[in-house]
Amino acid sequence: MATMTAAQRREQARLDYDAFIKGCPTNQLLDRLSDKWVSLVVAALAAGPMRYSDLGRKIAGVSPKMLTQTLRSLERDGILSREVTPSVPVRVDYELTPLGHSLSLLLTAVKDWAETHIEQVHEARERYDSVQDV
Amino acid sequence: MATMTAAQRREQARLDYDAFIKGCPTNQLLDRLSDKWVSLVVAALAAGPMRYSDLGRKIAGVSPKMLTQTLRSLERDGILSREVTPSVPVRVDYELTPLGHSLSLLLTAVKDWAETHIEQVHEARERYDSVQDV
DNA sequence: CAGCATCCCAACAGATACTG
DNA sequence: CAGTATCTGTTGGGATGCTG
Repeated sequence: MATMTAAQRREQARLDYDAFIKGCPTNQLLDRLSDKWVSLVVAALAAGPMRYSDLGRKIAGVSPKMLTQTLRSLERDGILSREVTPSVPVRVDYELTPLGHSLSLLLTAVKDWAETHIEQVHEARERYDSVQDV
Repeated sequence: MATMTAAQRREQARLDYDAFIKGCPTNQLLDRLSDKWVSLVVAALAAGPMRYSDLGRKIAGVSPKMLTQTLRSLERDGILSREVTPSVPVRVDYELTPLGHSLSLLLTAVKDWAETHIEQVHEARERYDSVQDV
């Protein structure tokens, strides 16, 4: 069928695109950074190793589920390492890998940009919002 | 009541934290970058101005709604400018502002990091997944 | 202490159809 | 052409209760 609806064309494009996205390193990384807790965990661990419950306390408001989930995915990606000490009670330490430290440098770059330009963004927003008028 | 459940304590912490997050430039920026379409729009416009429908075609798989939503929020943040030419039919051009170009530089940095390190991430994943055994 | 299994709900992406 | 309005499905985050 040579005739497709706009929706079908978009759908097809979406499929192609998803494949493209999946293979795109930049997008993979952005997906990772986009996670609310990831940057916080990395930032927390940048200062040094921490235990599970320490992280839970340092990163206020995180539920055990999300903390575990975040830590697992970061461990899988080789961003941090997980070390279990089979004492009673058990003790688990998390620590950034060299790759994780490298990532924290990138976060620093993002932070620098944010601090340098966020003011302009705020000004732009105020300008924009003040025209939402009448 | 001096006694709070763990959930209540977390809830309180979450409220405090949300306030903190709201004021944190880095997190604001990450929120922005985290948006799936934002980076694509910025990347598309980095090459030069584009019309609405051109963007819709270039960024495959995006629905009109998401495209508009993304463009509006980026306009509000001063990342891009929107210029309406009241012809018939109407014509709308989008273009990165200097701030937007500055942001695209940051995206380039992210891209560079991704391309340099994504391989390590993939290796880590394979290693991790191969231990998901027994 | 560290973490998993389960349920639940809100938020949001996307499809669709219509308008200036 | 460049959107807007509305509806719906999916996802993801959180609460809760239990285990090694």
